[in-house]
Amino acid sequence: MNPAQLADAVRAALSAAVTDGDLTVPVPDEVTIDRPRSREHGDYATPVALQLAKRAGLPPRKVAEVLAPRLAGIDGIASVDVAGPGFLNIRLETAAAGALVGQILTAGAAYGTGTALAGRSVNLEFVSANPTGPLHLGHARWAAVGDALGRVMGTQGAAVTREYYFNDAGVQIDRFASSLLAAARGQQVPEDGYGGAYIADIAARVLADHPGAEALPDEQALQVFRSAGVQLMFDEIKATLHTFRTDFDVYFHEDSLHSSGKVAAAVQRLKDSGHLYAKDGAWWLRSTEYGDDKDRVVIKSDGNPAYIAADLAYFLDKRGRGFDLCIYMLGADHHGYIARLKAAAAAFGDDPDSVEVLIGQLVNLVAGGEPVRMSKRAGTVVTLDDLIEALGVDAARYALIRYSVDTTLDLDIDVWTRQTNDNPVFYVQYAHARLASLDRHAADLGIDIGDRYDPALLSTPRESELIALLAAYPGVLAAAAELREPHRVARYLEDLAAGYHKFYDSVRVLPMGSEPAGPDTIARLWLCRATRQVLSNGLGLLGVAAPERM
RNA sequence: GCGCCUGUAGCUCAACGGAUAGAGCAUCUGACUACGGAUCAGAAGGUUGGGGGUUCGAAUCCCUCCAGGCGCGCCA
Repeated sequence: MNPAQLADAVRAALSAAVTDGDLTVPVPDEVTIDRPRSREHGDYATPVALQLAKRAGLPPRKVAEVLAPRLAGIDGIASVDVAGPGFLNIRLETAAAGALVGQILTAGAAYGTGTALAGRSVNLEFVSANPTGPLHLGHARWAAVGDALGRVMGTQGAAVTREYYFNDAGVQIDRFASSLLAAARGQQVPEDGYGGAYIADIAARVLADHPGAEALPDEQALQVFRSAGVQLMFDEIKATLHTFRTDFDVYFHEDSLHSSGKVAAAVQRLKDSGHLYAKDGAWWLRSTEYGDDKDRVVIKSDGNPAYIAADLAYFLDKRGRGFDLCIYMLGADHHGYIARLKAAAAAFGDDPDSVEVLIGQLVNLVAGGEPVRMSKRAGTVVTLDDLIEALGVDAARYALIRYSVDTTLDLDIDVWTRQTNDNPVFYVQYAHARLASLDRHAADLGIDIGDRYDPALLSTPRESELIALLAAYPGVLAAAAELREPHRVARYLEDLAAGYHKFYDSVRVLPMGSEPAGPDTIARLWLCRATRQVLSNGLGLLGVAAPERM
């Protein structure tokens, strides 16, 4: 009996009460099942009587009193009490709660998955940094969160495509090329160019592949440095992301939208439908008609497409590839895009809800109480490579995922490199390593957990608490996917690790000395295996290792 | 001026509109001659930035004010 099954039971009790004429109220599709803060209130509680009282035309306690005996008669439920203003407090039979352990081991890696997003085809675009420099901390946050979110949404049945959009067209690439050329010629980087040691690195590597390129006439030289430099930057970005365990299904090049004529086609379509108008020599999108705070230039007065023109074509391209939900993960400095992208969808006659924009606040790296500002390679920004070097991949990913993206994040190097309890990633990984160690010991003792255990033996408070935590996992995944909040998974894993450590502290699992392994030992080993499975599943979603040893 | 995000214990942060707002760190007090003490138990710590409102019930929703961050280009 888990929360989802309990919710079904409550709905069934409601339906029965309605059928019998004891209640006159529509049965809700979803019923809230809470884990009460105080265990005195039972294993689970539901405020359903409070929520339905008004529509039923009865005091909440009366509604609860109608439901209580019906629930109490359900198999697996030990008792039901009406409490406070009308809460129903539910206690499960030990064996019914303990049965979950076996279900988890049967489901294995699939435990926790659901169908909330079944049939959805999702395009998840994240990082999408310009190929003009190394990835920085903001990109790092999205690399970790986006990667985890993709997997979390996948647990609910969504087909997720991870996509990286390379802005390899436009003037920033020209600036990048001229910065490289200047570096290669030993000249000062242009005022609007890119600084940082990496420019000289890449310029040198271009020269190594193309000797004498700096001596070519400007136009030809720029051509060489542009194409070779961008390629080297692509490769470097991909390599960094791969090291960070974030790989993409599709690397999409903005350039291809222009060269294929898709930008021109998208613009023409908007002209034809009357969503563009000419003013001051430029073409403007009437985005204010769809909630944007100002109209946007799509074709500049010099005849070149503005940045948004490619966005328009890109959106159409995504939809044309069959995605019914396009998620854009952007930095806080791009929040103005939300209205623009949704307006674009609406202007195409599409559903604005097919566009979803997630905004992540800034990330700072902190050492010794002071923000780190400098990077060896990039000058003024701290790079993802710097972060990996400082924290390691596991801690860096976990630290970036652990917090809501709505909060500005200060990552303290001192905390995240510590190997103690106050470093959450170590705390969670330690729980897994401890479980792995336990399995090794059990094997050394020749204990075989067999194919059955007695769930009624998992009866101590710490055991039932741990089982309830395991039972909460599917709900956590569903909420994390629905709300696009992978940090919920990390927080849950910390709770689960704590629940396990408490259990472990209060109960002896393996037999002492030469004692034989009794049914208690077997049941507890099953519980440990289930806990290990869920820790492993959850860490896997975050892209963080579940170590056997530390 | 307008928009988005944030404001919760000394610090870093949780909390799908539910009961007495929770963790970790820091502080104080405890627990190792056996499964990993990288752990656990206990104490103390709060007008959830202020003020209104909606609700049986608000940290959560609405209004307003205050403070901080980020934006508001025919840049990308």
